[in-house]
Amino acid sequence: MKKPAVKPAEATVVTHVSDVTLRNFMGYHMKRAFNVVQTDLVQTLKPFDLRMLTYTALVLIVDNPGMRQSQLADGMDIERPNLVVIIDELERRELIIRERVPTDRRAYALKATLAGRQLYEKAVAAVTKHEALLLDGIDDATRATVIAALKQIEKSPRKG
Amino acid sequence: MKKPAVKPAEATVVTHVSDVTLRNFMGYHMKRAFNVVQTDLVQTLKPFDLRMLTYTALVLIVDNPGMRQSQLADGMDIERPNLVVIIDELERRELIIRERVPTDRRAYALKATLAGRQLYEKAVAAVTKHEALLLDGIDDATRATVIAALKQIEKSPRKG
DNA sequence: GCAAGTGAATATGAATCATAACAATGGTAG
DNA sequence: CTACCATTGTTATGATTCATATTCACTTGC
Repeated sequence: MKKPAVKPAEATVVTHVSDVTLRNFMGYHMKRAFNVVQTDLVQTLKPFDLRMLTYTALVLIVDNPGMRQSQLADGMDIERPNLVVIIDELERRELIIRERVPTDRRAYALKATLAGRQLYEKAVAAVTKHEALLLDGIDDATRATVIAALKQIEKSPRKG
Repeated sequence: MKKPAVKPAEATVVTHVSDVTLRNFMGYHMKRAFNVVQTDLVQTLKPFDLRMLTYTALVLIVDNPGMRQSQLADGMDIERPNLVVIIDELERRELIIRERVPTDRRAYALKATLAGRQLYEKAVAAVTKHEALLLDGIDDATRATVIAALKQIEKSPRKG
């Protein structure tokens, strides 16, 4: 079974960079598209002084009051030590608090403060608005298809 | 216009982490799915001693013989200084060569060696195979739809 | 009560990415 | 031809993200 074999341009001067081979991979498309989304997200969050990780942590804490740090690390797919600095920052800014769990004095129950919930509301609204612009030309049926496909990839065997 | 407002679980003990708010964002799905793809890619490339960046660089150089480092950096969406170490590594392993351009002695023409082209063939075949497994349950029409949507997001205004 | 396991923190290192500054070369305005 | 500026690749440096190993406090199982 012979491959179509990408025909390289003659070894003269490259005028336009070809990525035909990489374009055969879904992963390449995902990375490029996500780069755009992420760049936009970073810009969107900048006014709130949030980065992607602090934003994600804040949202999950607001949605899951009382959760433990290890649960949050699991949910964010990062290691526990890396979460510490994120929680530190959110706590220093008084957006969340670490509350001792009486039944297990090793653990902290993470809870958002009023300021945290207010920032959450503003940030989520901003991100929602920006993403709407980014997905402007894509109809709802297509969006649903894409999300379903991405979910399926995410659930693929070799996850955690 | 009242939002449906995520109802947070009572501030007792969190049993299951809810990411309902984040699930409203396409970017969140993209990141999670891409994490899976990337993890698989890293594993797939490990036997060839390639990382995502060295793999991408090798593929682009094989497909575009004679290209300049600045062109490659542009194509990979990374800064020129960061490309240097990648090219250094590929050259040290004799997968590519830096060839002086007679007409512009500032620049290098990047070319793959025979060993580079052979590794390219093996690596691309392996990645193709692994991605096929990852996309197993997704039919061709859906794949095409997803790729078209990702391309559209990628081409979105605020690119570079 | 003691051993083993768990939650969190600290220290440390690797990998990726950005910026500033530089040397060498090329292009161009005068 | 010269002076100036842009470009190519490089070095040095720092920020961010992520992983591992270790330690400490505490809980749980025997």
